[in-house]
Amino acid sequence: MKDHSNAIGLSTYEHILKEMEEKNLRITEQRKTIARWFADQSGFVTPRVVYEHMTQHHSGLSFDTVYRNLRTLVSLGILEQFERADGVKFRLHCDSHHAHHHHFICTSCESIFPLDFCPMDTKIRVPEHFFVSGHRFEVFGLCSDCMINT
Amino acid sequence: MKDHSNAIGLSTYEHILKEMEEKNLRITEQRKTIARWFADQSGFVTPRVVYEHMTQHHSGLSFDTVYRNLRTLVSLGILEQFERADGVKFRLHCDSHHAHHHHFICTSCESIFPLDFCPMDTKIRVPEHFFVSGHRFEVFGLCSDCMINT
DNA sequence: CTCATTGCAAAACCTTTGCATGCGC
DNA sequence: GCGCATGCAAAGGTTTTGCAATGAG
Repeated sequence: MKDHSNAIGLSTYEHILKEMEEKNLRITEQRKTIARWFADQSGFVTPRVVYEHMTQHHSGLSFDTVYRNLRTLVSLGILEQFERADGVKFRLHCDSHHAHHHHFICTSCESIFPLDFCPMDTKIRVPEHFFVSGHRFEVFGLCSDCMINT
Repeated sequence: MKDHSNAIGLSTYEHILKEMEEKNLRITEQRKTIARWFADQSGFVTPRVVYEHMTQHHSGLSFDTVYRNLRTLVSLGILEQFERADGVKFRLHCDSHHAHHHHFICTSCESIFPLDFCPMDTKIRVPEHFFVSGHRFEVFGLCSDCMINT
């Protein structure tokens, strides 16, 4: 259970709906459920998990509806997509998406925490004459909660 | 075409076979072909590409043989597995696998180049009381060859 | 000869697509 | 009512599994 209001006083859930509206998406019951679900998650989730949750609220829900919505929400920048060893996963786009940053990822609960360190800010030697267009930096380990509960 | 002999004077191909032998794997024709193929690649390859190459040398080759061997070779540390946006890919394990290092990956030809920089060597601030067990750092861009040919 | 490895076939997934129906606006 | 979203069904692709046959050591 996590939900923090933002500057304008909207809950995360309301914020997502507002973004959908601004992008001219129709606010269907299914999308409300998706929004409510992601607003409440602190970690990554697979399409399967999303489906299993949603199916509790919408009998006869089809898998392609889940996939289509995940794709749509990613392309609108509302969700983020990650390629992990055990498959594709999704997560609410980081609140602080204005500032470039990286993540600490707990290997136990899969919660993620922003880092205020970027390796590219330091002197890094890249082979001569190479053009750098992007980078990826992730730190894995145990968050304080998981260190205690094991 | 790349193949550099190592300290003991073995070609990359011979080196792979030697590793297989040491791990008590049987040297089948199929595995020779796989070894020859990976010794000759500078980038990532998908299981499909491996299959398509091998099928030229072994009529009736089955896809599961490719998968089984890829898995085996990864678990023996001969190959490395990467999760990328367009699927799972494989590559010969870096020669310099004794020294910890990261990669520069060309987004055009997918060749990879070792970097002698590790962000964890610098002072990076991780949230208090977190235990760090691993990290991932990759730089993307264009290698000098691809910058010229475009 | 023995047992790891292969080929074959089938199954289990995951993801995408086309089309008629339904629902948000 | 119009048009986007959904449900349904089916297909395409990837990866895994069981089992009998084969070939390396």
